[in-house]
Amino acid sequence: MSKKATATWRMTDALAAKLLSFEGKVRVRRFAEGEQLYRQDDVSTCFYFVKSGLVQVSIFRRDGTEVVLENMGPNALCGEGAAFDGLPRFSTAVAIEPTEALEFDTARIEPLLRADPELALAMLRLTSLKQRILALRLEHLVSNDPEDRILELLRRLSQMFAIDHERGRKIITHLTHEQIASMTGTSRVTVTRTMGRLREKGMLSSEDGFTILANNAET
Amino acid sequence: MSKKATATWRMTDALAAKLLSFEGKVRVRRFAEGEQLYRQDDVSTCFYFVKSGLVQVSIFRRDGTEVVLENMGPNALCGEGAAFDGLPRFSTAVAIEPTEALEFDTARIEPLLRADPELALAMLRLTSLKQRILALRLEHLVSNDPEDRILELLRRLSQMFAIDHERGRKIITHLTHEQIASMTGTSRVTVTRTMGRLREKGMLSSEDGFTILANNAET
DNA sequence: ACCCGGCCGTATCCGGCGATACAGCGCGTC
DNA sequence: GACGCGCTGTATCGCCGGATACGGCCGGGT
Repeated sequence: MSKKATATWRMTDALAAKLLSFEGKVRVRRFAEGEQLYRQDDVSTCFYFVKSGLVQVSIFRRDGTEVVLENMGPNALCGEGAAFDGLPRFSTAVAIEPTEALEFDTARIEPLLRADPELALAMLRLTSLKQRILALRLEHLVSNDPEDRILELLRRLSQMFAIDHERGRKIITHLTHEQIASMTGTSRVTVTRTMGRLREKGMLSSEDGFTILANNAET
Repeated sequence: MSKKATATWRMTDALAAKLLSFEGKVRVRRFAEGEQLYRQDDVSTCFYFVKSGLVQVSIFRRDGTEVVLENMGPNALCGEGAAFDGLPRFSTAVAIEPTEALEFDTARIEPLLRADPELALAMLRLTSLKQRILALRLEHLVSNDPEDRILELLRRLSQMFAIDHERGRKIITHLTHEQIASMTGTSRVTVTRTMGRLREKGMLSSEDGFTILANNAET
């Protein structure tokens, strides 16, 4: 699908280190490109810490459309939602690059939590972060203004992956308009239109394929 | 604002029992109607288990509009998101009825987790459930079809609060069209229009003020 | 009985998004 | 170099949701 890194999520290094410290105590699994880590509606108690590679997490709606939740790159966790509450998975995770991941099993996690209470805290911090991200996405999705929806995504990416630049923050991750569309619930055409408008307003520019979000576009 | 119970969220009894067992070990706080438990942008490490009363959790957008996340009734938890990740609160919680709540403090929770690993599991199950609910709301919010958005809300309420009825599931919680609008990101008028359409299609009916969701409206 | 405020229903109008179609463009492949 | 494919930029059109306005209904308060 792509050879560029296009992750849209990652955690702080401290949390990642905590989870990585379990290497050796849990299974390491490798997934080929196109292989699924888990599939919507399945029941499973496993969740995954991505060591390397890239995993796309999305929800397939009944009408066939796909909502991309995140692209999980190195140091991201996925699948813990359904692993803990025991209900069928609400999303599908597919490796879109060869991926190496630690596989945790909630059915066997209680001893780990008992032995290492910090793990519990780390997990709680992490799920809390996800909750925050989801809530913020919700906040902007209720708006039907595509400008709003798209800016929210760009700001998030800017916080996670951007580097400073004279014109703002340069976002070192490339998403096609179509991917942005499926993450923001708009059409591909509208993404193009809207980003054009933002460019005219001076809130956006680009350089060698990357998007630069002007600082005045924050908030 | 209302004297009817209008909760939109609750957890399983097992989880509630676990949290209730900490009564005595943590502070109990009472909030008057209209009083805030916490406010957007504040930094705090506390979260709350609602024992009785009703708490509205919402996000105020920069343009002044309010997005209602949930109405937390008895046996609901709120505020744990920002309490664990340490960032400013992303939502505001207001008691819309006199409310009694247990106040947990994440800064003092490590000993509790250490002493009782089941608490960690319970919290993780709970945040996972919230993650699921948020993700499902997201799934339907990306759709711009108000029918889709509103049905998702009704189905959720139906699972949480409804009782069986000859015409489907009777939802024992009353929301005004305006509240539904602010939870689904549509306008009040559209809620009226859409619910009228659903009624015509036979997916909805009502009885003494409560909404009945026909069983064929599931899925 | 009267008024008033909140909520529901409905009409009109306008703007903008989705669907669709097509044209240029960069890039990799053969 | 020629081709093809995927991505971006635009145009047109139809539709539908938001804004706004207004009327009816019900319930509570005085």
